[in-house]
Amino acid sequence: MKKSKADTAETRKRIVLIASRLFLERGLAATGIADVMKEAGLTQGGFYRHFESKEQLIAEANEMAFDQIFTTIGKEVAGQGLGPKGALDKIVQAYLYQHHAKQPVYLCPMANLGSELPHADEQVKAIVNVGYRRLVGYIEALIQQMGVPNQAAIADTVFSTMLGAVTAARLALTESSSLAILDNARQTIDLIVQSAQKAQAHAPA
Amino acid sequence: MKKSKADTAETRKRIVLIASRLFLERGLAATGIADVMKEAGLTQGGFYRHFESKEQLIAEANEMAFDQIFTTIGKEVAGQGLGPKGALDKIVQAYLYQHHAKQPVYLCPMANLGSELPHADEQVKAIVNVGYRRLVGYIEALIQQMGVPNQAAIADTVFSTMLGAVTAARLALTESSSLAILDNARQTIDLIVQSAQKAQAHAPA
DNA sequence: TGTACATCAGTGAACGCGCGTTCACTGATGTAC
DNA sequence: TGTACATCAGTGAACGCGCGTTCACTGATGTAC
Repeated sequence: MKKSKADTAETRKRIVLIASRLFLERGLAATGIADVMKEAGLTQGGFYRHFESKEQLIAEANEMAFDQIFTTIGKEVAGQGLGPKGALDKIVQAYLYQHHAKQPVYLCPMANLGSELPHADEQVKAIVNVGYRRLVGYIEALIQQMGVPNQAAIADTVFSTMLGAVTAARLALTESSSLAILDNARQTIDLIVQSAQKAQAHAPA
Repeated sequence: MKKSKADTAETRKRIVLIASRLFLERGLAATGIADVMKEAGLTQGGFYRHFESKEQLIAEANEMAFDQIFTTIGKEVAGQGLGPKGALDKIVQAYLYQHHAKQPVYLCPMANLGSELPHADEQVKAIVNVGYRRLVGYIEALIQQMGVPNQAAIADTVFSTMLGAVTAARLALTESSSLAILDNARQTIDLIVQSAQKAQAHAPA
């Protein structure tokens, strides 16, 4: 059953993609190698032709999850003539409603695996950290373009608010209370950015 | 080895207390019955004289974790002549720095088990939801006393911001980046409340 | 171009370990007389 | 008050199951001649 290099690479990528989705939906501990391989149409024995361990799969799955976030953001924001404010709005909305989008777009590892990641491999934590910094950096750049001072601090908190809101919304017992939490977060993020902008306008040059 | 009712109740409570700490520190899946019983100075077989299942222990441990939060808040805020603003500051600070306090005070289930709880028992989720509502309600009451409009929405977001900041800070690779996230959250929560207050002052009566 | 061999992705069973749970047993203490 | 029995918290071993990992084997395809 030898496959061409292209076939092998494709299979490997498919496994990571499926793993990424299952980990984000069900959690790291609750998702088994057999679950992933079964969805890929393979048996669990074949897993170790592609990966050294489950931890390695977790690392690569999280890397892919972050890639998907940035790909999506790129598509949504690129070449539509949106100003920085419009782009930020899009990003905030996509993030907050990641569990409520019509077609699934992406799920963020920090929001969906937040409390499992501290117990994961160093390698996994490093990958998540890179993703975190990149995401906050992206937000920071937009806020800076809007002429808001203290971009780094504001960007950090905008992300914290989104992260917390998605986490809390996922625990809410009803869809409506879930949406209320997310809507409130969206409004307040607007408020944060606007207030910082005003503070800048009133400050001495 | 029959024990008096008081002894039995005390042992049971000790098990829940230890379980609460271990679950919050290590996660639900990673903490075994044997771990808990060992720290209580007992063998795992004895566990089932007190509880029906691990899920029941998880439920009671989370209940106790929330109790501890409210007990701590009560102590910190009560009878010190703090205004609502001072009380809110104390609560925000205690929550944000829950992993950085000199002596451990409390750990919040939502911040420390956020991504494991969605997969837990309905009973567990219900308990967490009660705790969430109570905590947000507490914050809401203080914000209302400060004369800020939209208390419910603001309280919701203040909590989301704290929750997200603690979650993100726990994933940071260095103590200083961890503290930066928490400090930024604190400042921005101040900003949120102040801005809402100003908006109120400028609004028509 | 055709042939023989080497490669290696994939199979399916088995291994080993940990964990939640069960169970027969113990023995100190509460309780009934 | 003293005695005999019942209770039940706690013990420690065992059970059963799931999961990560290993392994001997297969057979289609790449490669060397």
